[in-house]
Amino acid sequence: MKEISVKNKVKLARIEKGNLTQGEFAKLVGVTRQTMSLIEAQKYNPTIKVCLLLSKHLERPVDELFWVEE
Amino acid sequence: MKEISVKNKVKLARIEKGNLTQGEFAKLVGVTRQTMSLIEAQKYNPTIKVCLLLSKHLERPVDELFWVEE
DNA sequence: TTAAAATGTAAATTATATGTTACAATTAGA
DNA sequence: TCTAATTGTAACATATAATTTACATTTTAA
Repeated sequence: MKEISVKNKVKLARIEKGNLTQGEFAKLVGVTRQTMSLIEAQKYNPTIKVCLLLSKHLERPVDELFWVEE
Repeated sequence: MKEISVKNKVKLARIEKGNLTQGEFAKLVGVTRQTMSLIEAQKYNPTIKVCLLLSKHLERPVDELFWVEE
């Protein structure tokens, strides 16, 4: 796999979107709090399935939440 | 993980975009031909990293290439 | 100030994305 | 029609996403 860095603004978007806690939001999306924590800390390269669920609940397109670091 | 089905139009987009072969396109993106084949056959749930690379080379947003099946 | 809630993270495990090698089936071009 | 290129896919190996359990640290609210 190509060595690129993917960034995201999931944490910011979660706060902006009704100030849900990580745990509440994780439950809503259908992943564990730990998975959400690692995604927000940008230590995971999540699957498109999770990203589409995040996108849906945050009401923001995937391309706005995730991008390739230059 | 939530039991949802993710669909994509990667194969169509690849053909439209200059009619590259699967192998040529896979090399461009930086994955193997087999991985590309499985993604196009919708048998994989690829990572956001691969999706962003696909999006870049196909010049179409991730949200246009991938969606959740209703 | 202090206790409860929220968050970060680590270790062990499970599930699965991706790679490698290989071959069969399909498609396209001569 | 024949052959080469393209594609589908299977088996096995590896890397890592995601879960589970658990605990320490930080933040929030009384």
